[in-house]
Amino acid sequence: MMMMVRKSKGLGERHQKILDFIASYQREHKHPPSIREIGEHCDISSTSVVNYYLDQLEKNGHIERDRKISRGVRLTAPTPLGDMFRVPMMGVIQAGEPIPVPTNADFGSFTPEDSVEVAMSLMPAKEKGKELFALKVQGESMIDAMVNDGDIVILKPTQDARNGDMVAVWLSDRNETTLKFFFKEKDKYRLQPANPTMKPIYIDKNEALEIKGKVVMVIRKVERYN
Amino acid sequence: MMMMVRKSKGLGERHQKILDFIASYQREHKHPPSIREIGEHCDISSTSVVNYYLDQLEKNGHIERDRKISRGVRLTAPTPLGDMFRVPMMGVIQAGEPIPVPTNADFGSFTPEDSVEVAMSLMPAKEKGKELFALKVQGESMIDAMVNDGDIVILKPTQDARNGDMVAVWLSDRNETTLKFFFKEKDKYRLQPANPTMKPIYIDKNEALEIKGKVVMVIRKVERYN
DNA sequence: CTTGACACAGAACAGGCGTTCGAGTATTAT
DNA sequence: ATAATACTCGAACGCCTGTTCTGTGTCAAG
Repeated sequence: MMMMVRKSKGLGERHQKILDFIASYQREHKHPPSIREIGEHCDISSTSVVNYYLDQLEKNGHIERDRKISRGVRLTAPTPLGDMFRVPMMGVIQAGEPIPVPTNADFGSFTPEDSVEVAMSLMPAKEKGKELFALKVQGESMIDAMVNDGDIVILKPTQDARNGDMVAVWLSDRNETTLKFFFKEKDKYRLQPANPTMKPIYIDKNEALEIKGKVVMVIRKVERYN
Repeated sequence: MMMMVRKSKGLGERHQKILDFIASYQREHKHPPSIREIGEHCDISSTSVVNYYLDQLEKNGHIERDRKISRGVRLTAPTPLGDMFRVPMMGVIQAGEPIPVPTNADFGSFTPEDSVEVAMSLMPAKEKGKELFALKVQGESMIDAMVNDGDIVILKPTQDARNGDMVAVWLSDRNETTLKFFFKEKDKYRLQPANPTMKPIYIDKNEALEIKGKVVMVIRKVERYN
């Protein structure tokens, strides 16, 4: 009475191929493929065979089907994609320049080109729905914050920070922009680099220290190194 | 010679109604409506009239159409969110442990809980649609790659790297996992830290060096510092 | 009033598409 | 071997769907 194990218990190679194709087709065309299109791209010569596999995939819960209507297949698993968040890209942040912070008018009207999309599921819960903005790091002056040239930092505009917040500050006395962890001590501020091997810098309380925003996320797209 | 202003210059009421219907239909059915379905729900009795408005909406850039194929309408502007990408979270990467790489079976069947969503618009174009996986960085051993404890790195599995790629390698001789920029030189490999202030390490070509994957993105969620 | 652009309806056509049926082949259990 | 099951193919049927053509009524400019 042993079970047959011709194909691995789960999805066969062809099931997987069909699933992948539906996903990639949907991404590219914004609408599902037809049965014949699935067949062509998965080396299946008969529509009935595609239908045969689609039935199985539906039974296993991998897809849903609107029978009788064209292109009525949809993936079930990739549906639970969470919402996304669009934050305006305000410009660049670099050592010698002040930090560009958005005005209230900047929110609400910004082009998709000048913005960054972030998945909700990656957002710290507290920051959802807030007014965030993004800056592109220019130069290698933020390396003591584990941030490199070309990285994207996402900030929440704020003037005051709590101990432990990673903040973007403008030190007008030093004419310097920097990203650091913020700590308020007896009579001075301690700006702690994110890299534990580097030493903190101390700012006297009567020195000018403008907190421009709190960092909530850092994104680095690693491309070619040239 | 004044122009007629029968309808407000922009979208008429009917255009808007069609646009809204396409959006709601797409949300509910996960695929676009047919011309006749649009007609029914917008009180248009003729398919040609729907086609008439669709042509206008396309000319104005509000929708795109895949002519000749069923349900080939899609919204352009009202798609405020681009697509997202779901990559499986395979585990943690830390200095003393080998890098967990996924098998082919791991793709396709992973729960939403053990995965990371990334916006397509943040992906380097080359990597779209590829098999990517994510690892959570544990410990502070990757700081020479500008990666910190708790960061999420997204990798593309590969055995060979080109010069300049940022790779995850397992140095079995040193019993060490690390992230570095990869360069092949005359008789050795140069592993260059991302932080320009740090010096590269050199690996002789007969030493064991297993490239496990190429880093395509780093994500850091900055929460509280405690 | 005539003209013409515009909005709309209805019908017909051709191809797209899901479905079904009959038949054939391969693999496995008995 | 034999039967059962899994898998594949090709063709045909018929609805679905986008396209196109003809015709009608409205409204404003000339």
